[in-house]
Amino acid sequence: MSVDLSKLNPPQREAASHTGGPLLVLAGAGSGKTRVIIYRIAHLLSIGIPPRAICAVTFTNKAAEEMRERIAQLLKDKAVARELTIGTFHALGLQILRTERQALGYPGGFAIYDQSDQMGALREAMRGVHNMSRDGERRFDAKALMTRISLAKNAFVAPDSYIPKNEADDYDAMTVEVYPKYQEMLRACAAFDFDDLIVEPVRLFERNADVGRKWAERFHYVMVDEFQDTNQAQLRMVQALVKNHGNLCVVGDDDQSIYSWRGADPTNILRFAEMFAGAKIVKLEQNYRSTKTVLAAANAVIANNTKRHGKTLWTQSGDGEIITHAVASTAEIEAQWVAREIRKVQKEGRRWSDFAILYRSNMQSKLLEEELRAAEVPYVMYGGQQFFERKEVKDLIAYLRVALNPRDELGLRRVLNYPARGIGATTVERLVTTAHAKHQTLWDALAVAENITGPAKNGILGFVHAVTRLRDSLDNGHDVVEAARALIEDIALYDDLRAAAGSMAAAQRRIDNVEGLLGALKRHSEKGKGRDALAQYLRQLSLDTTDEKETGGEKVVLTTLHGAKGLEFPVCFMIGLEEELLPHARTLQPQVSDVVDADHATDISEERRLCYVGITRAQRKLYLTRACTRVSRGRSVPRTPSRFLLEIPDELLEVRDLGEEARQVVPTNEVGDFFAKLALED
DNA sequence: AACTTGTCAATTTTT
DNA sequence: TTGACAAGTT
Repeated sequence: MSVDLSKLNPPQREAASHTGGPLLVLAGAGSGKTRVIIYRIAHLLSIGIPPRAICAVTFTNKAAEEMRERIAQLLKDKAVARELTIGTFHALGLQILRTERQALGYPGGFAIYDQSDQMGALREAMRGVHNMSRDGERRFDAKALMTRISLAKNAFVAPDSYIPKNEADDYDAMTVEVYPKYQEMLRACAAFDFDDLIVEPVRLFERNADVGRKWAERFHYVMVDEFQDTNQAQLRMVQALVKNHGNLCVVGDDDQSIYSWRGADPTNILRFAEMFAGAKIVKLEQNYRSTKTVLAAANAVIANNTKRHGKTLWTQSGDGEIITHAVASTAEIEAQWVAREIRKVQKEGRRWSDFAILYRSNMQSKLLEEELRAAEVPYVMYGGQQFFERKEVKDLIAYLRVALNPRDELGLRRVLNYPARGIGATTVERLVTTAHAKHQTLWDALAVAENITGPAKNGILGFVHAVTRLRDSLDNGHDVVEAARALIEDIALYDDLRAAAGSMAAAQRRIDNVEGLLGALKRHSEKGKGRDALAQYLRQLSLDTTDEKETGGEKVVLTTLHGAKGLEFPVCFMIGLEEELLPHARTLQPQVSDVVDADHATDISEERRLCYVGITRAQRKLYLTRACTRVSRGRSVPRTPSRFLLEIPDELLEVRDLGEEARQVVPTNEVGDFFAKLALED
């Protein structure tokens, strides 16, 4: 088998064919980095490396799927593509933990806690720690604490070695107390959170030399995509996997590092050559996406950052259209003009899906949505959490989880009184206290609830009965879907969904969600039988966010700058290019609960990179818009142009003053209100 | 267990 | 000005 590397440009080819030792590929936006990884894998296979010995790691499931698909396409061989290890860091970590569950001390398996499970565990851990909610003392924001714990884990800091950086920082002091409690809580529930999926394999490798050796021999070539987004723990994991041979190829762009606030450490890419001696560095600077004008703007902005490898994107394509810098008097007018401009350009022959509107923070989408609706422009919003829409699915999963693993106290508490069966908070507290005092699990306490008197008794008996029946059914090798249906009957789940929903349609949607889960379970149970297979599937499920972004639709895309990374559009609007929005106020004036230190500097260079990411999304035409005035917290506030806007050379820009033209068509307040009310009524 | 009232804050998010 | 969240009422 051979690969035709002549389809690559010289640096791409160099990267794809380098096989001896560490390699850093600095891939500028739109420079064809996925192509390089794919050809590199094909090349490795062609020189006789077995597919099982090749591993490619990504950050998202989407990227992993896309990669596997494109390799299958290039090789015209699905079987080989299937043998490659391609997956997210978390999926790889899970695979390791699962394989080694014996050595880990969880022979019976373990659960994976997602964000909401995590918050539940944390709130539980926070309870009982003094100085909160008592004595008029300040209360702690659980989310801010979770961030600190997560950052500590990502930085590979164990619960007992967390050292407060700053004595005056209450959140640091609180983290010292809560982090160990939180970790104990997970341990008691036989659960790992997402961060553990990275950290725990590494700890295991260090603790157990045999296991460490085994995994160091597993892969002969390892590739990491989006390397600028890796954290300390992920780096350690990769180091452990390649320590025998150093055949590590990392691909990334230091100029697109926009996730340091959640633990990503840009040092990993900046100091790669120091950490991996003899590393070869290849820069991909030829851009296949944008016009000269767009790239000139991007290059000009990013050039103001220090601490970077330094790249200058270039292209063989033409100058293209000038960048429009539109200045509106108010944010309403800005949004309205964007909506109308899109309508206008669409009429000239663009598809709706050719447009994207990019903004710094989600709240900026509100005005846009109103104006787009008014102008009858179809749109989709990327991102946005839909946790609660999936609540019913998570509830059913929790039942299954508890049936498989009664130690999972958090899952147990989630469904103990769902659907409501008269087991109130007081009862739960009493049960938990008694159980823990006797060194029992909560489930043990429930199982002997004959001793319990009072109104909760019947509820507990009913719950224990339902779960026991589910477990027996699973243990006896019954069909998973059958068992789940019996449970749904037992607990009258659909009746509860119908009662709780506001409308028939809403109820049906939720029931359909549950049926969707049953469908997925059915499809899965054909592949693997038994409780072990089910447990494995449930763990996998928590890693699948399955955010079905409707990509197919003919719609304008609305997304944050973060959400836009990796995407491209013929026409891009970046809105709100104002100080305190981009760069965001919070980076200019950090809050008490913010983590501000040398490692996670909330400096404006990351905001500048965000701006760079936004600009480089545009293929043909870029619009940069801002308002002179914006209503914030009920008050109209004057705005100043973003410093990044001023970094773009004037000759690349055409300024449009929207003050006059927009003012003429804006309805007066009364008329506006009238139409707003009309819109609300349907 | 469903409502009401008060308080506080106001980025970015994948797994 | 909104919205989320927690504590207090019915």
